[in-house]
Amino acid sequence: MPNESCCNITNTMNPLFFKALCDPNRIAILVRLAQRCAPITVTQITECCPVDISVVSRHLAILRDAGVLEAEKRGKEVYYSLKYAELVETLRAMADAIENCCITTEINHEK
Amino acid sequence: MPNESCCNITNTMNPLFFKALCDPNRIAILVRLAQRCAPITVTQITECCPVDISVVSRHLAILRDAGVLEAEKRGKEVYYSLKYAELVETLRAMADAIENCCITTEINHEK
DNA sequence: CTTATATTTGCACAATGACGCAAATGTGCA
DNA sequence: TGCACATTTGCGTCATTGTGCAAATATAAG
Repeated sequence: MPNESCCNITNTMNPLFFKALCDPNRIAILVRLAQRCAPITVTQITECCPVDISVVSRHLAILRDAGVLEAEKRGKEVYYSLKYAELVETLRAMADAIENCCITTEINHEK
Repeated sequence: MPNESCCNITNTMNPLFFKALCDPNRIAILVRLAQRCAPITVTQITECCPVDISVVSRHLAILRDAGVLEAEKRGKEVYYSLKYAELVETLRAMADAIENCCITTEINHEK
């Protein structure tokens, strides 16, 4: 009865990933980094949204811990960049997992 | 300086979508529905996780409002099903938006 | 009409999260 | 060494969220 092809969904659809992206300001940060697609500093990122820089710093840490961003320290400043290839791959893997699971499930139901 | 190709990210990466999927029990519900890929009742869905059925009902409402699930009332029971084609499309659209934005941004930086 | 079953909703409570401010830390420069 | 700047962290506050229980609603069956 349980469909083996669906195991991938459980592995791929990590709630922690979605949790990292469920805040409007974190999405704004992500958009700002995508518009540059080059490492920029915390101060530069702060232009994305009208919150204290300390708040942005915390959001950046959350996104970094979730594997969405990368941080590199250069002297006084920390340069953050979007790990866009990994992010794209993660989203596509989720789409594939759902698709495979549902298609094979439907086939199983037919027979 | 701002990259027009990145507008799609803002439109596509909706924080409310991620919010709907950021809870472990809601992912468990989604997995359970994917394993069936056919409408099943609230009582059947409740097997996904050790919480009260009222909690499951609330999670289902959240997922439905986010466009992830569909509800259909048949007599006493409500059958929920995964809108898997739409979900897959949403995830792929996000991946495409990020990819397009970052690729064109990199090209802009090179010239 | 009454009863049993399925689902949703009201309510209270504990846990979590986002936020601003101030202080701490780290680093470069005079 | 002292100062200025960039970033992070501690802390208190307020709002949101997940949860269980009980009650309300909806519908089928006797």
